[in-house]
Amino acid sequence: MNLPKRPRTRIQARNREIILEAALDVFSTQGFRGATLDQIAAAAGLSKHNLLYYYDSKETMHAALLVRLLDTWLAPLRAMSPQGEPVAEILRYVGRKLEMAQEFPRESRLFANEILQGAPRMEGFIATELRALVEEKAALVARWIAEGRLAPVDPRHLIFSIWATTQHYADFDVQVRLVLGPGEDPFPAARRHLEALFRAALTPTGPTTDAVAPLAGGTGPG
Amino acid sequence: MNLPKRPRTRIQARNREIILEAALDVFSTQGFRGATLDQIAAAAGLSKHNLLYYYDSKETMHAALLVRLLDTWLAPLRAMSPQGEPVAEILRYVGRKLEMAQEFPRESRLFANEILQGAPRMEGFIATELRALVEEKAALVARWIAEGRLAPVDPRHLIFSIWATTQHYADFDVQVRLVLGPGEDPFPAARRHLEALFRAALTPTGPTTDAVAPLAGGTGPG
DNA sequence: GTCTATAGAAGGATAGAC
DNA sequence: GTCTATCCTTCTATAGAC
Repeated sequence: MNLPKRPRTRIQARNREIILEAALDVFSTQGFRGATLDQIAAAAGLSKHNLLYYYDSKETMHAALLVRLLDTWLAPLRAMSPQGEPVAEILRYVGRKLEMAQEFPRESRLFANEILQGAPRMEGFIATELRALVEEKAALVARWIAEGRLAPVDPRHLIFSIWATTQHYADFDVQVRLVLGPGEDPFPAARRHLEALFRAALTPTGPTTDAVAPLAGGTGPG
Repeated sequence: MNLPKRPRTRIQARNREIILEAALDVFSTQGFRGATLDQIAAAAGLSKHNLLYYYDSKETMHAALLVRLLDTWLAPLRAMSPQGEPVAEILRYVGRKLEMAQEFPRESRLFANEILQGAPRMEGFIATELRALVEEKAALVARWIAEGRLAPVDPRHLIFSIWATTQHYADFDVQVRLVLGPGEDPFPAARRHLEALFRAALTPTGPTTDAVAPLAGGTGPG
């Protein structure tokens, strides 16, 4: 039994690449159900039949995109380190997320489409891997707060707000640009704005270390 | 020529209501292309043919939902008033938006789906009405900043951040709940968190009225 | 590995009886 | 106003020649 699905030749690897690239274009704007193989074939410059030679089905194609997405999607949050200075560490995370929104808007929209549709293909991932990662980093933030190195914020909702504000520039890109007007690049101002927003919320106000009430049971990494 | 599309009897008005309700369910999670008349008919408890008796087409149904949505969607921003105390006025806006995310999550997702798909049916609205409203309120915020009653923030990106953080609890509801864990209502903590976040970013630090650099050309409501 | 052809199902919309 | 039946298009996926 030969397995034509593993790239064996250069042309195969290249075609699989081209197909995924085209599929990302279409799935990210149309959603899974809204996308058609015809659209993807046209975008890839291949015949519809050829698509199905490389990927068994529409579902397979979509799954391949999601796997590749999740590989890199969480890197910025994973990189948040206990070693750094708390405010700077979180602001660096905000900056990286905004960069990802700028450089990989289609990946962000692919993800957003999935969640909007009830996350049918990602529930498992979110409830296990993503949740564990959030718990770990929320505990780190809670520790920083307890140490008085960060203003008291709800760690998990802080993470939600970072996701929401940064991904907004990818997922709602059309709206942002229409509201700002033509010819204005949203990202430089967005970067300055988000840095100021989160810096203001995170910077401890003064030596009130003991007066700060911990918002979550942060006794260590979960 | 009789116009059966205008509700003349109680039963017609009621059926049109039932259909829109079902259509909102389906369109908001599947997007326009992903939704099918069969799904909507099943959700409404009517036959597919009956749907098409009340609405000419799938497109008509969707348009009716969008019109109704836009009617109420902008009310909270419109309500932001020059009369109130600036920080309180903006925090009230945040609170109202979060309430809308909680009470009308399907409407929020319907909107998000449209934008994600490139806003093909709303470009006009966004580029004219929404843009004008944002300009007007951004000018108000800029004036408040110039008067030293608000910390210096980018007015338009502030509005984007409010949209992003509040709508996140509707559009990404599935993810939020999976990450928080079962049985935890996200909204009370979200309310406290967002109020603290924006209060910290908006509260002027001290009597630095003249040192504050205006971020946008805010010489009056545009 | 690529192409034409087509099966088989699903989807949007219409016809016409009652 | 509602129902059954149906048309036509689109869509996924497969068959089989080359």
